[in-house]
Amino acid sequence: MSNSKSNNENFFERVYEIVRQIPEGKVTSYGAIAKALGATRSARMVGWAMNASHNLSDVPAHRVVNRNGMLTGKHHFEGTNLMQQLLENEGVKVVDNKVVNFKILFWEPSK
DNA sequence: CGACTGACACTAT
DNA sequence: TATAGTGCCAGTC
Repeated sequence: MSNSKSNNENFFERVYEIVRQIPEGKVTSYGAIAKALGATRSARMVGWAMNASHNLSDVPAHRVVNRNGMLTGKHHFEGTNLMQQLLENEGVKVVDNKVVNFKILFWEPSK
């Protein structure tokens, strides 16, 4: 629109960059990513960015879960449990839509 | 320009 | 321990 020039997804790009750095078989949380971006209170925006990330194939959004380790965004994926399948495919166990050993598999973007 | 929405997180009850 | 309410930032209507 008129004001704000969107800065070319500057915020989103940051999120994608971090998500892309998530090692296989590891997971992280929205808040952690937001924090790494310096926007600790913008955890919701991270999820919003993921929405746009659907257009990119380099952004493993399935490795991003909420602070609880719960696959809150699985509903946004294609199938019903595609997100879970992807995680399990990488060695991440998911039970009841929640990542098992989330704390152990947790990957901090700051690193 | 104003209001609502949203893949979260935290605090209070 | 579980549920509810509030705050936050950005995008869309």
